[in-house]
Amino acid sequence: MKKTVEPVAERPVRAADRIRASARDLFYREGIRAVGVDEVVEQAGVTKPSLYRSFASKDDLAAAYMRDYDLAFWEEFEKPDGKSYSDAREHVLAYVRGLASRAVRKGYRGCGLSNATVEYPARDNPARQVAEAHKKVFRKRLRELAAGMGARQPAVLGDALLLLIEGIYVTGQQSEDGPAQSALTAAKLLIDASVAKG
Amino acid sequence: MKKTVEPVAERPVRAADRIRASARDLFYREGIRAVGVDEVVEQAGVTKPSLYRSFASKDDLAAAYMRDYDLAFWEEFEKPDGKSYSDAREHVLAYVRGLASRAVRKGYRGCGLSNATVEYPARDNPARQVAEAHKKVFRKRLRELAAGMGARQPAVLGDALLLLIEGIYVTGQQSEDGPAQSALTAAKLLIDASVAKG
DNA sequence: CCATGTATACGTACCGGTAAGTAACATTGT
DNA sequence: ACAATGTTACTTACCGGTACGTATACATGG
Repeated sequence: MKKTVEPVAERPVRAADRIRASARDLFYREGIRAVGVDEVVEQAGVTKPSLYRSFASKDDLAAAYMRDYDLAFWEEFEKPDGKSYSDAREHVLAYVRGLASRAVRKGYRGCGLSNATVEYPARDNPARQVAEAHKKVFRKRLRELAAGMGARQPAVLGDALLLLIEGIYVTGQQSEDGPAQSALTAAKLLIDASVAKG
Repeated sequence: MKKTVEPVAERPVRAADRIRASARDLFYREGIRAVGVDEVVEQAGVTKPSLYRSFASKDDLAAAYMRDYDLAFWEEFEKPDGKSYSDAREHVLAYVRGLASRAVRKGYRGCGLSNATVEYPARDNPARQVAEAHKKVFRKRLRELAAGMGARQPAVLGDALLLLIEGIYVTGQQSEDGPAQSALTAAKLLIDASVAKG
């Protein structure tokens, strides 16, 4: 006899997905090197072989974590506050505003991608490679937005904003009362000083 | 019978010092977590018991590394290019100029103290505590210099410069051709926009 | 309609390596 | 003699990774 109702909710919820979710959580909060695969599978409620069926190695899982992070990043970056912006200046400022407010909250851990490049200085590390590629794209995107603001030197303003943002990422995890507080003002200063006015 | 000449060169070179030097090298270049104590003692040319006679644990050695780094940092920061500056603006710009040029060289690894806070998110970690304390002082010093520049809001300019500098540290290790190139221009922009002009 | 094969997804139990840290004793220089 | 260091060998713990057995679903064929 079949169960009477049994709605659509018959999802297996693949072990690989549970592992990705748990990896993202743990790797982000504690760092990749600090977390063992045992901890990952335990929190995922699965077992180690399941991990190694979907991922060739811990490094490979870390790279997958980077790709997931990259995806989530762009969702957040392109729609700060959940909405799209047509004005480049407002777009960037909205992102910085949101980021700065998160960065002063306790337990903030910065950018998972930037953190990974600190954890893995070796260029050939799979996770690092994903992170490096991401940063390259991010830099390009910021230059694009800087151009959209009418900056005299879009490359310089884009870079300046990138430096500022990366500064928020890293200082945000150093203390709960850090310089991120001033980030929005700094961004405005930088932008206004970079767009032609004479 | 005493050796006849034996100039001043009679250095014992304490094992602890050799260990500190080797730790500083390895921890900085590869990260603290990535380096085992065996590697440290091997490069120092000493043995493991010697390490544990001078340091209670690897964490303790890492904290010593942080203190050494802090010391070296201030020597560099207070005398960029080896000379003192009386003008606050010139002082900061000289530091940023030197830093930016280092940050685009391959193999650059950023700030050892910032990196440590990424490697060790737990507040009670001994190395992290040294790093956190350092960053607090550094922030204060930058505000001081910002005030010396005549900034309308010294706290904001100081923070903005800190964000920029930390941005250089971290992006400098992400690629050899990063945004640090624009850091000096950005710093000038930021400073000039922050000092009263009307 | 049942038996058997096969693919999938998972768990149990374990291995080999390496890491931090220590104990006991020998050696060396002053 | 006495400090500081080296030598050797060990413990304990963990970590990445794997060999192997198991349950379920679905297909195929007699």
